[in-house]
Amino acid sequence: MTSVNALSGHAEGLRGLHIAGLLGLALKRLREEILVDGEQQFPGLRVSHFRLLELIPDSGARITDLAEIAGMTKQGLGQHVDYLQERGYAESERVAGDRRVRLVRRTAEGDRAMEFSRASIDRVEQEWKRRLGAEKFELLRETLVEVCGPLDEELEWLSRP
Amino acid sequence: MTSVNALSGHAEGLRGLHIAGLLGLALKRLREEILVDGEQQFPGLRVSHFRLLELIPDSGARITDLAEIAGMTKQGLGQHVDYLQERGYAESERVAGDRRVRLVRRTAEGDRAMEFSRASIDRVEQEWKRRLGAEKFELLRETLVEVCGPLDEELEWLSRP
DNA sequence: CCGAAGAAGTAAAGCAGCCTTACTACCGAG
DNA sequence: CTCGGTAGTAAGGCTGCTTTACTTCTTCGG
Repeated sequence: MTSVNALSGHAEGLRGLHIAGLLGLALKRLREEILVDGEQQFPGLRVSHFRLLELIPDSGARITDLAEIAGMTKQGLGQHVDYLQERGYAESERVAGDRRVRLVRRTAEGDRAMEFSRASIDRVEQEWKRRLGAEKFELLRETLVEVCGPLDEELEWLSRP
Repeated sequence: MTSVNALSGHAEGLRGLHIAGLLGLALKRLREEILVDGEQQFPGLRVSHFRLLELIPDSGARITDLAEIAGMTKQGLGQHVDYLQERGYAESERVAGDRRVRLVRRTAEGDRAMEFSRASIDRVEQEWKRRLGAEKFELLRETLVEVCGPLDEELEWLSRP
């Protein structure tokens, strides 16, 4: 009922989509808007890398911790870290006292990229706020929080923004 | 400002996330909720396959048309069709009069899967509506439409619900 | 102090869901 | 009948992950 076959929906446009479709589309739009220029200014960096850079605290972090925060495996995260390191956006060093641990930090260029990423997201948020009006925008955010809410328990945090 | 480092955000939970994070998380939650049981009841079917099944009109469609509707390449879509066909959820036949064309249809099992998928999405929509209240839910939908809106032009429709 | 348990990280492979490039087979217009 | 365009296919690549199977190092119990 709520969902309409896409072919028939073609006539009524977006309104024919169910929530799943709308959320997906909104996210896609947002990502497109966020990464205009980003990939030019920071060669090699893709969305997932900007995301990872934002997760690294200024004081650095262990791969294991980053993996937990990002909700993925250590190996997966390790690959991203290697990628960033090869391109000079991150660095890591073995920790004195526990030589298993690699402490990962952003480089200066990594800082720049992270700031760019945040600024981009802010820019798009402002744009959306302008388009929707502050009131609607806040309601959107709150509603999303409410929808996501009941599962803060498991810290499988931050899916794939 | 709007975005907060994830580690510090940990304390304040979801509210520390920017819109991108919230949208991603909401979508993830929704998909998880939708596909409870789905993969048991219809072995081999993943989210993308349910989505494709919904795109096939009852009268069948050509791969090229499905690809356009789904916003992906013919090859990509062709792979999905093959996958569905191997598992008995779809069938296809060359069309008399134009032997290049493969007309793709759902099988009876494919119909069942599609109905299941729609029912699941409806169920989750109802659940969300209950949780949010009808008013907020409608506002969410409308706001999402508004946000996605300005680009109905390009028919890159239906990202990846 | 030793040895076992377990944590940090790595290596290799695989998979989902796509895309690009490069075709073949076929149709329809002139 | 040829020429241009369309339907579909084949092969390979890429991203962003996962699983399984390690190695290396630390720590804790005895």
